[in-house]
Amino acid sequence: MDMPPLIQSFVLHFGEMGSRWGINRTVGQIYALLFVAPRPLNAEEISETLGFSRSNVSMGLKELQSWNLALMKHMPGDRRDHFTTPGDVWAIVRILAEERKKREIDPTLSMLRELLMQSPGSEEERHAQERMREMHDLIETLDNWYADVRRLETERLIQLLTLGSKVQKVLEVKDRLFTLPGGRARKDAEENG
Amino acid sequence: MDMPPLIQSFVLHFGEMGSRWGINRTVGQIYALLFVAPRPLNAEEISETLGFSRSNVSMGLKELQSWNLALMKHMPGDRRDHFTTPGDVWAIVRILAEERKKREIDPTLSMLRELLMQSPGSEEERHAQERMREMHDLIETLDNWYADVRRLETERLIQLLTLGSKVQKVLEVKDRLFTLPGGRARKDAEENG
DNA sequence: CGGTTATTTCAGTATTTTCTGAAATATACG
DNA sequence: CGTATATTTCAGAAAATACTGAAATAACCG
Repeated sequence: MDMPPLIQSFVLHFGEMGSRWGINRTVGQIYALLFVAPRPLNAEEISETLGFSRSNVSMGLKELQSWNLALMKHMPGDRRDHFTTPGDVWAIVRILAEERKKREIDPTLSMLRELLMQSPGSEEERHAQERMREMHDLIETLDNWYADVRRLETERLIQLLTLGSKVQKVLEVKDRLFTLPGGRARKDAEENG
Repeated sequence: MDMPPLIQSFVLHFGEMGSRWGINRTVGQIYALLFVAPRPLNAEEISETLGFSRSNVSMGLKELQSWNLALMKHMPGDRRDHFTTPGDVWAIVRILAEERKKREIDPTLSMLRELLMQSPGSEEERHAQERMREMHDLIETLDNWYADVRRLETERLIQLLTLGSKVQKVLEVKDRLFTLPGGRARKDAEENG
C-alpha cells in the first residue's frame, strides 16, 4: 500500500524529526500517518504502508498509546484494533505538557528537592546547592505554567499563546489596575513602557 | 578527581535525563558539572572528574557550545580553554527556545508550507492537507510565542510564566479595556468569566 | 471447545550512536 | 623557527537501540 507523495513527505519528515527528539523514526512515522489519515487504521495497514514489520508497528503503537497520542477505536464488524490521533491538534500540546511533566519534570524536581535538603559539607557543595536552588525554582515555575496549559481549553490556550509580545502591555495594565499608585509594580510598568 | 556525593547525584541524574531528550549522557553530565562548578573548568579536569576520554569531552564541549550552553573563558596565565554555563539560569530557557526554533521548528514549518502549496490530487490528499494546515497553524503560534520568550528579559519572562492561571482574569480585563461595549471580545470575556 | 484471526512477546540480528586512543593539527612561548 | 602543550579529528571498538521473524498468547466465533 503506497502513500501519495504529499503524505509520504510529511510522514518521512516526521520520522526524521522524531529522532532528534526522544522518539524513534518508526514511532514518528506511525504518528504522522495516523494524523493525516481520513479514518482509523489498523496495524496491518500501517505495517504495509510504512514497510515496517508487524511487530515493530505493534510496539510503536504501544509507545504512542502510552503517550496518549494514539487512540484505539473499534470499528463495527471488524475485530481488529484501529487507531487514530486526537482530533483537536491543540490536544497535542496539552498531552505533551502532561506527559513531560510525569516523565521529566516530576523526577527532576524530586531529585532536586532531596539534594537541597542535605547540608553541604564544603564551600563547593554550598555553591552547588545554590545553583541547584536556582534550577529548582526555574523548573517549578515551568511546571506551574505547564499545569495551566493543561487546564486551559483550546480557545483560551490559543489566546494565551497569541498574547505573546503583547504581554508586556497587558502586564502594565495589570500593574496599574492591581497596584497602588507609587508602588513598585507601577514604577516598573512605567520604566518598561 | 572525584565529586562530593551531592554533586555526583546531580550530575548523574542530568546524564540520564539528557538521554531521554535528544542529548546524550556525556553531554548532559558535562553540562551539569559546569553548571554547579564554582569556577570555569578545563577539559582535562572535566575528563578526570567524569571519567570520560579527553576526546569525548572535546566533542561534548563542542556540542554544548553549538547550543550556546557552554561558554569558553580564558583564564589569565593559563592557556588551556576553560568553560562555564551562562550565569542566569533563565538564559537556558531563552537559549533552548532559540535553538529549538532553528533546529526543529523552522525546518518543519517550511516543510509544511511547501506541502500546503501543492494542489491535492485526491480526496485523501485534500484531507491530509487540511490536517497539515492545522498543524502548521499550531506550530506557527508556538513559534511566535517562543519568539516572545526569547525577547523578554528575565524579570518579565518570570512574570509571564507566573501569570499562569491568572491569565484568564487578565485577558478578561484586557477585553473590557480594549474592546467596544457589545463587541465580540467583550462578549467572550463575559461568557468565560 | 476447536479453529481462526489478531496481537504481543522476545531472543537474536542489524543498525545507529557513542566513545576511545592514536595521530594530526593548532596554538603559545622562548 | 622549534619545542612543548592543548585541542581536534577520525577510524575502529564498544555499547545502546531499533527491528525482525517465529513462537506464544489472547480474543473471537461458530
